[in-house]
Amino acid sequence: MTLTESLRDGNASQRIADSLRESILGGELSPGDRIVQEDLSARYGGSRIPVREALRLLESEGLVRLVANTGAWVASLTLAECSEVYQTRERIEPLLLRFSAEHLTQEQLARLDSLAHQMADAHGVEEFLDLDRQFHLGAYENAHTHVLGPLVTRLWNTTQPYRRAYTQLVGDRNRRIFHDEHHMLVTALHDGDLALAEQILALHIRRTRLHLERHPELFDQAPNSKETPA
Amino acid sequence: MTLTESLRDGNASQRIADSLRESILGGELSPGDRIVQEDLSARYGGSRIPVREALRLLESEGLVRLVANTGAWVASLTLAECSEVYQTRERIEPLLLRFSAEHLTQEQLARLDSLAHQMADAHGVEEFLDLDRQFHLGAYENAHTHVLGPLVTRLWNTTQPYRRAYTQLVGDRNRRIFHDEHHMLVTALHDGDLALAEQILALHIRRTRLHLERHPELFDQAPNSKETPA
DNA sequence: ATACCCCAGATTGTATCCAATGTCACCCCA
DNA sequence: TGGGGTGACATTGGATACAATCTGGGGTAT
Repeated sequence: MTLTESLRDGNASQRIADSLRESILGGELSPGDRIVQEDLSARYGGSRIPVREALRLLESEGLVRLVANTGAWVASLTLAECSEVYQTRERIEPLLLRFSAEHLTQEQLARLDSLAHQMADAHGVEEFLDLDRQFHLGAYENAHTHVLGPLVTRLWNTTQPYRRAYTQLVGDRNRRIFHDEHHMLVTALHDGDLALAEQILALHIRRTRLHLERHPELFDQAPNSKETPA
Repeated sequence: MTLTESLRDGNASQRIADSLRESILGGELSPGDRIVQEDLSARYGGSRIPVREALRLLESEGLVRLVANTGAWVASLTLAECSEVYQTRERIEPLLLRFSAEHLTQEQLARLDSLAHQMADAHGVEEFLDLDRQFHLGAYENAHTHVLGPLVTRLWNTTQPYRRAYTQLVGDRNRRIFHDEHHMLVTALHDGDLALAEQILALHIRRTRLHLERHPELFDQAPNSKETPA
């Protein structure tokens, strides 16, 4: 079964989209970078058709910006937009946590605790970012949602480049409160105090947002033409 | 300028997606209906390429369900999924209202009030649904958001077929409380009492959800294979 | 009678080719 | 010397043709 994994779903566009998404989330591509269809089709050994569908998919996820007859770029966010995403997360991630918490096993709680500890010793920006993501999304693992879970993942993805830039900028400063909040969250979950866990999570996201907002220089300054259709 | 309107954005896929979206929201297509690429390409006089991109777009909006090498269907929701959407709305629409409220003009408030009144005399299901949608989305008109606004529109769209089915089912019953809540919201906005407005909106969405949940027969019963990637 | 298998038709996925559009550099002119 | 226009090039959008895959019905064996 592992042989067919390379062509999972049976379509190439999914594979290309997955690979491109990883490149963006991993920082190999940065906001504003131009994406040329033919480069991708050459890289993946196919035609431009699946590439185009992959780009459409990533655009709908907010990772790519398409302009008709012109081209594609890795999506960038203004500070206002990033703040918007964080305020949205502040409202919905506690709900997702609620869905998940009632099904979390002791093993999963132990893993969250382990991740929270590992982050204290994390060397380098990438390891820190990865552990943070694993911690939060891991807490939602048992939510079994079809809408909210993917939505939260999407919000994490679109802001990932800016979390990276921020983490690189501030280094180890302010990291203590970050760890403390994670441990408080684990404790609240362990105690079964869901109301407290929700509050801690909301405050954690809120504080992170306020810290991000202190560094407007990290963000896109001039939003060219980003209409909101609705 | 109106001549070029038919090919707006310069790409056909957008036009096809818009048309198909209208068909789904308008009830011409129902959840579970099969969508065949060639039918659409014949209907719009093009090839299947833009049709495929349109279907991908609508899939990402949650209006269409694609299965590789098999086909496309108008998306359906289980009761649990619909409930999830409403609980999400309950958390984020008050936030969107907050963004919008600070910029709402007197004219816009008057229009909301007018819409709330018109709904009392609405004849037929379609007019009622349309006015309700105009009322709520109209309240968010001045939010000037790039993430939250489109997200809320998307959540409205995916649940539209079930609002229609519910409205057809219950007729005029329970409609009084509906109107009362709308008028209370307008009053709170008029008074500048944003905290109250947010609460009324959340309770309005919550009560609607609870009413919907009384009719599980309206929803998809057996969710075939809807994996949540994250 | 029923369960399974297999093949034909229908439908989707992809490649290649051509058209349409935007970009950019160069040139002309004031 | 600077600004505007124009043309060639690069890139994207779309159509046609072909390959791959799934579905469903009919036949066969148990």
